[in-house]
Amino acid sequence: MAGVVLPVTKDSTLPRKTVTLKEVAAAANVSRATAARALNRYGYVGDEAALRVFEAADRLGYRGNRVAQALRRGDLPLVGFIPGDIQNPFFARIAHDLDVHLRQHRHNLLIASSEEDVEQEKELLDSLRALSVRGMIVAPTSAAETKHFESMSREGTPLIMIDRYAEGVSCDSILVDNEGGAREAIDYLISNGHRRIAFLGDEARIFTAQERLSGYRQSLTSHGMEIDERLIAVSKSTIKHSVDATIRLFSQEQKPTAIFTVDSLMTQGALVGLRTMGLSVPRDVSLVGFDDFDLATFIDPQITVVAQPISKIGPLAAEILLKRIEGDMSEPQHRRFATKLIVRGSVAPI
Amino acid sequence: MAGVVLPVTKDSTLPRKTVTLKEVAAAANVSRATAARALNRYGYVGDEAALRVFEAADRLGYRGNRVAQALRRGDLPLVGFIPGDIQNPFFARIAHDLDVHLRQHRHNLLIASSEEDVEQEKELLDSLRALSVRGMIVAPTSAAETKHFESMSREGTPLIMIDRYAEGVSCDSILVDNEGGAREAIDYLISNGHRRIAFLGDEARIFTAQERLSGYRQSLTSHGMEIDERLIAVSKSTIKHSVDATIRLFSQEQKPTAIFTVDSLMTQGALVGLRTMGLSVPRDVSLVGFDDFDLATFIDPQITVVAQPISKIGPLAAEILLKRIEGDMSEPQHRRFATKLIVRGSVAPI
DNA sequence: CTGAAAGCGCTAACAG
DNA sequence: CTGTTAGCGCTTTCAG
Repeated sequence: MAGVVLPVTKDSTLPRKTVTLKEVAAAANVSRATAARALNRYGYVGDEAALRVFEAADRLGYRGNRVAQALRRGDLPLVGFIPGDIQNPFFARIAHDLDVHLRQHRHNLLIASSEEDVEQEKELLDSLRALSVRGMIVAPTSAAETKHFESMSREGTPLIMIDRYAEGVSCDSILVDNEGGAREAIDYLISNGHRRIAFLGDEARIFTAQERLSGYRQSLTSHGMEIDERLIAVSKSTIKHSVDATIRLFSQEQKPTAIFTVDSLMTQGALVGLRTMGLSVPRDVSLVGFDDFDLATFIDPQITVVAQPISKIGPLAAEILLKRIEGDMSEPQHRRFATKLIVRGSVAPI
Repeated sequence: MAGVVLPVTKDSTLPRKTVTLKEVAAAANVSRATAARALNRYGYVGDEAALRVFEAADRLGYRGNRVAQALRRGDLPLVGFIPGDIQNPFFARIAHDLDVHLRQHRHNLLIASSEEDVEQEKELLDSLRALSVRGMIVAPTSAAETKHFESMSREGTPLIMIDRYAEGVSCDSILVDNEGGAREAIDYLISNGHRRIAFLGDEARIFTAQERLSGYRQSLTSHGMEIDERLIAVSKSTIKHSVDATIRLFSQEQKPTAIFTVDSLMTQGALVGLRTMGLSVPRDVSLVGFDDFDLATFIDPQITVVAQPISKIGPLAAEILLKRIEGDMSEPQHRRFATKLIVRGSVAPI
């Protein structure tokens, strides 16, 4: 083995194929098995042999073929993330956090938005499964249609639900106290003398919408107030749609004196809608939004919101998922984070 | 073949392993080759045999193993996307558009943000390559460090750069007319009588920052004005950092009368900074931002911006990439979209 | 400590 | 029209 002349690294100016383990093994004068053992640090490998392998791998620029490894192991170092809408800052933030944490553990994130469409969600789930992802983090778009999740978790792919929960699926979940947060918001509005409080939320199919609406009802009821269905508006969660819904809400005979919105996009939409109608916040209408957002403190007036501990959700989800991937079979965890009412300037006493 | 009784779909209540081609073939009483031919629609397959295969695949819930297919073909139906920051609405929007278009062609999107860090960008590139992605869409974080891209495109993985371009790499690019857009903005400010115009941009390493700054200089110079380096501020592209930079800019002896910001996050940061200092837009300070954003029309005053045709970038990138993946070897395309100055209310004559 | 060999699931020549 | 066969690149028994 003496006298192995190290070839000068080939001037890589031509399309060089990717380097395989076989080539590394050959260059190091060992078998593929030994090379693999050295590279993956398991089993017994002689010091010298190992050294030669490392040197060769390094010199050749060996990178390892994840696909081949995956075929053997059964899965790819991938995690799927299916948010409702990647353009919603809430999900964008979580995607970012997931990405950072997973990358630290050598996993890549496959992001595909369901666009709040159950059929698309199913297809996405299938296509990610076909890719042999190790696990999945999902914000299910429907609280009711859950078959696709059940079959997945039954086949053993770890699944964790964030922000929303789909009834009956046995998996971890990370949620916030939607009812409590909404209740607190409405309580606050009521304590400021408001009686006609509008609710602007997305479709009832969506878990968070349900819970936040339920908190709204609870608060009203517990104050002995009637629920007026005309004050409850449903719209898609985009600024545009919420503007329209807001305008409809405030075009009624008996105008609300306050409005509670269910997420930051809708809060912004309500703001635009209100201003379009010449209604000033908080002089004419008071507003509380669920979910804090960058601009909330910048707009005039600053917006009072129910804040979620958003920075905790992604990291926790990643952590739990990684444990599951490593084989943790303990009972599903269900976490609920508390929310916090942040009083700023968008509510005035009536 | 008459009388094939369709067994009732098995009650899938137990952890069933994923179905392989072999099982389908067995169930259909053909060889794996025939089953594959039927399922993938190539070569000759008898009608009857094909039917049996389809039926079996369907019944068993065959999904095909992308990983195994990939090992054979050499790549996975994946495309990597490396934006500078997925939380920037500009990139989030593009990610969304890419996702939609790629999905139509049965490709999945792997998103990993470089966080404007060259080292991280390199690692990301490596890890995506190891995953055998078919192609990559990148907003390179540095206009100068390009080795990693060169070696990649040399090895034949299609690469397309969006928003930014890294000198010397032979690949397609989709950019906007940054210089022209910036020039138009500054021209407009000058035509409103402004002479002390501040520039708030991100690091010079970033391509768009360079070009937009260059447009700024050009405009000033072409109007015979001196360039005052104290009016040029650099900051990271987050609302927070831009607030600070703006405050610094306007804490100088000779305050600027106008400010031009390089992206929507910085525009929002500038707005916050200005208001923090008690400076009103446009009464005390005029403002033009590069990149339009949802809230621009909602804030009071509405913000004058240089808009980019953002909805075209993602789809075009996806389209070009897909062609490359299919083997298009024609000369690299370099597209530059025009920008458009949208005059709203954030600029006042001096 | 190391090598030979099997095989993950799939596709594509190549014979029949 | 269909089956046989040979790998893709890697890991992991199982013998040495």
